[in-house]
This record gives sequence, structure tokens and C-alpha cells, in this order.
Amino acid sequence: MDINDEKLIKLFHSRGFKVTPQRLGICNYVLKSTDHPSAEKIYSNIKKKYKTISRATVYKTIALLKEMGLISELNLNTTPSRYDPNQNIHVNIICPKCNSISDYESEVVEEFFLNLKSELDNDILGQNLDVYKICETCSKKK
Amino acid sequence: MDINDEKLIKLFHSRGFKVTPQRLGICNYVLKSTDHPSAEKIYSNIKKKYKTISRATVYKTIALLKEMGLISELNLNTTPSRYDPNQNIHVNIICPKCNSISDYESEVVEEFFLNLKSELDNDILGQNLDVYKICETCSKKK
DNA sequence: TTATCAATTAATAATCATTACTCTTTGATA
DNA sequence: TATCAAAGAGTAATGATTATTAATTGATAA
Ligand SMILES: [Mn+2]
Ligand SMILES: [Mn+2]
Ligand SMILES: [Zn+2]
Ligand SMILES: [Zn+2]
Repeated sequence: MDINDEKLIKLFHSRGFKVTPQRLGICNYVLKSTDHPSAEKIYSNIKKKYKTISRATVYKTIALLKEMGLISELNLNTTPSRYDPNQNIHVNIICPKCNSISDYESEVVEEFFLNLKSELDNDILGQNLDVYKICETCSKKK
Repeated sequence: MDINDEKLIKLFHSRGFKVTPQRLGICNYVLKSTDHPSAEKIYSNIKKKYKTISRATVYKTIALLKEMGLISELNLNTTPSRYDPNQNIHVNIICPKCNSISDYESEVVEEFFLNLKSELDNDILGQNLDVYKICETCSKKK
């Protein structure tokens, strides 16, 4: 998602949500992230800029982003939830050793989803494709 | 999974786990289930037969079944976790209205997984394919 | 610009699924 | 039948998330 403050402000206003510096900060961080951050990760990052920000604000902004369809929540076997701004059809490859998550997109994935969709009468509301695989870094350290 | 007490008892013994009536009851129920029950559902069911059983025992038996690779845990946006004895490659179709889950298996799904696997160097440790779709029952009630 | 006020925030308490702990009971072995 | 580690029941603790509350602030219009 290529996002900037201007776009975000328009989005919020069009939905009747107020624009606050906390929201802009959180949204920018999450929407630009590629590591599927947890709420705690988002919180500790935004805290650098807004010293007094509360976890509740982070959770509420996450809920907003979900409602607006800009991120999805990943519920993995390992709590806590992680958040994903990549709204393309893709596979999340999760390393069970270090819990890192990386995106995988390919023709195979895309075609699968199109075929599945048509098999299911084209009324799929959402999807989540997870695969567990030891990551590069973890497979190096013996 | 076609399971009976005899098979279960062998499995437990081969792993050095003790065979208890509570375990047999829980395992039989979960392994025969097709509705992806939650821990609470399993608990309330087994409680009919073993009045004094504790949730802790249910959770510990679930952990055993996971460890033995007989079930998988599904973490959906809706807590609590659900458990799935179907170890074939399949899609879980989740209804966001009533949280019912049904299995979907097809050529498309199977081929996708084989192709993905080969694209990822054949070392996938597990997978989870979720799709959200209003179920029959819910789409009927307007 | 300033007043107004509902929406938002920070701080904190509550919730609830899951796990840990402790003490009692029991299955497996000899 | 005795032994004892493993497993059970009951209960406390944990931890992520949500709810609550009182203070603050963004949006609007005078
Ligand atoms: Mn992703
Ligand atoms: Mn299933
Ligand atoms: Zn790793
Ligand atoms: Zn339904």
C-alpha cells in the first residue's frame, strides 16, 4: 500500500473519523511495515514519537485500519496477533523458530485463488494462506 | 482419521504416554469431530461422561494430540482456537456470521499445494488455508 | 477567532482463553 | 501388591485484548 498523510487524511474524513497525530503516526508505520508487526511492536515504535500514547489507542487504530480494509489481522499459533498491510493475494511464510513472517506472491498462488473462488461461487469474503517453513537466517545457524 | 481405542492405546504406549479413560474420551471425541470444536466445546462434551474432568486435562490432551500430529489448531480472528482432526490438505471455509467451519477439498487445492511446495524447495512444515464465506444456513435467513 | 461538543485520548480496570502450579490419584511395571 | 513417575482435579496466574472513565482535542459554525 503506497500511502501518504494526504491520502490518509482524505480516507479518515470520508469515513467521518477524526485525524489525529497519533492515528497518522500509527497508520503510517503499519501501512509501510513489511515485517507483519504485533500490536506491541507498533506500540513501542510509536511511543518513540508520542511518549504518552496508550496501548488502547494502538488497538483502536488497528481496528480502524481493519474496518477500512487497509490491513488484515494474522492469527497464528503463536500469540499475539500480527498485522499485514499487504492486501494482495499472497502466502504468509512463517518461521516457527523465530516467528518472522514474509510474503510470497506467485502465479501459482494467484491462479489457485482464482480457481478456488470460481469453485466457491465467487463469493469469498476474505482469505488467509499460511505456510510454515524455517527461514534463511534460522536454517543457517545449525 | 479413522481411529479406535486399540489404535489410540498403541499410539500412547509407543510414545510413553499413559492411557487414561479421560484421554481416550477426549481423543475419540476430537478425532471423530467434523465441526472443528473449541476447547470449551470439547470440555462440555466430555464432561457428560466424566463429571469431574478439568479444563486443564482437556488442554493438556489437546497438546498431546497436536504433538502426535493428529490434529491441528486453527487460530481464527474469532477467539477461541478451534481444533481440526482432518490432516489432509484442505481449505477451511469459515462463516463470519455463525463461526461454523467446514472442510473443502478439491483437485485445485491439492495441485496448488504441490506446486507451492515445489516452489518453496519442498520443505514446508505445515500450512493453513482459510477462506471466509457466508454458510448455507446463514445465507438463507435474510 | 472562539465556543461548542462529540470524538478521541491516556490511564486503568476488566475480561477471558490458556497455562502454571499444587496436591491427590492412578496406570504401568516388577 | 508395592512402588513411583505421570496424570488428574482444582485453582491461581498470565497475558493479550477490550471496556471504562475522565480529560483533551479536532471539526464545525457562529
Ligand atoms: Mn503478508
Ligand atoms: Mn478443517
Ligand atoms: Zn527464523
Ligand atoms: Zn453461518
